[in-house]
Amino acid sequence: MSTEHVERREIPDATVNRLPVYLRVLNERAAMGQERISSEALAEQAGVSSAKLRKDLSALGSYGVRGVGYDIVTLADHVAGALGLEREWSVAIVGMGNLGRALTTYGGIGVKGFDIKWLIDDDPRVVGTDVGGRVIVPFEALRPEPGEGVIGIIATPATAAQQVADRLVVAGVRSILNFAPTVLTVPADVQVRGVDMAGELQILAFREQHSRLARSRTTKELLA
Amino acid sequence: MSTEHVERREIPDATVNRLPVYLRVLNERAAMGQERISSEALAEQAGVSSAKLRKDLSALGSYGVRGVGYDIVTLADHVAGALGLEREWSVAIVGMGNLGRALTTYGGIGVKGFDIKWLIDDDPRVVGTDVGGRVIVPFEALRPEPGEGVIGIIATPATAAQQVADRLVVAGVRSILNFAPTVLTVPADVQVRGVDMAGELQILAFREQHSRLARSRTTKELLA
DNA sequence: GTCTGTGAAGGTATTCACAGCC
DNA sequence: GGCTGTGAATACCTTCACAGAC
Repeated sequence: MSTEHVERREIPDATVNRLPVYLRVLNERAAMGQERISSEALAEQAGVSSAKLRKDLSALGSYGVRGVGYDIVTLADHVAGALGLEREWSVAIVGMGNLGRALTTYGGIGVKGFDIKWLIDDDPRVVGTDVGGRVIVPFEALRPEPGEGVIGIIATPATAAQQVADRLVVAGVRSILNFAPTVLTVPADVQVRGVDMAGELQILAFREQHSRLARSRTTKELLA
Repeated sequence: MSTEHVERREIPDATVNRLPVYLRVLNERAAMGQERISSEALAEQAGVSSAKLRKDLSALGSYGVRGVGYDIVTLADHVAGALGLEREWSVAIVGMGNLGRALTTYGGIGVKGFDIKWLIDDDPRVVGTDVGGRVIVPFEALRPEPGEGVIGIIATPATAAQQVADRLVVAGVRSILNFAPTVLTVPADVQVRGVDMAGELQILAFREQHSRLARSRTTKELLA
């Protein structure tokens, strides 16, 4: 914590997209009790080249020690700080079907920095029931406090997605993660990221087809 | 169908990543009975610039008509063909918890070109039970035929993911979509794409924090 | 006149390779 | 000696602007 530095470099988009992977690896290693890691080892784990990793990290500042490597906890703090995880973000999941339930109980979201604050569904049969120890509320209950950072997750069928997006925007949400297979139209000051599962399959199919599997030596996961 | 052309241009990675979005919009419009569309309108719907869209499409070949636009059905066929969706791909979903069930019943995957052929779980309590009209089988049942293209989806907890990946590789799967929040290690001829929900939230948090919301005029969804 | 297809220009990201510091 | 941080070189992607086809 306490990144009271100047923090004045523009972090490139491509770098931002990779920071979560680095953070995950760092947290895993920290949990294992490891204290230091080299750019080579961290890059290997994250599935990128070590040069790319060092370039990425140097955009946040100079937190490594030459000849030694990076202190895992320190680096994890700085990466988390750069991502804006010092403040707490509230998450509203809209659509409490299988997918919404899965996202709620799934370990990936209730992670440091994010608080699943609202589970929303308008079906009166599920409102009031429990999912993972949280109560499902109707849309009207989504009333962020002034200044509260809210991320809305759309887990409804495609047919309802645009309408949900509109209501999220009206409620003041400026960041949306869309799991429905539709393109959303929102005002320019609202950002949308879409997770398109069919698209992911199609991209895999393309690559296997063209056996464009020329990849890093021992291939690791890659994002985007 | 019948893309017996030469089809000899290298399609850039960035383009491949966008083709699924175009295909989705084209299919939506085709379902609405629309016959033609301009690069401007298609780009608007897909959330990209029209120049980018035309460059992307021209990498597949020259399927538009100057002064007129694109024939929606023809173009959709060619995009699908480029993505390798002429042949049928088999999908195996491993892990039949909430997430696996959601992915199975979710409309996004049982789409043209993909056949959810195996629902896999090793918990004897769920093996034999039904999800969306399909029976859950144990891992041993995953026996692809020679030449069959299989995509494995990992929907297990993070702790089991690497082990599942290993077993998929042994079974001959060369394309994996990983929903577990872990980095997987696989041989170089196996490709992995990871859907990292925590990562998506973190990227949204970063962008809202830095209000890097300078975007296209009427912003649409953007992938990656 | 309209709208696609595409060279050329401009911008971003990645890789290389080594200087700088422990 | 070892490993980070970074300019320089390269590769890739996007935007511009217009020639070419209808």
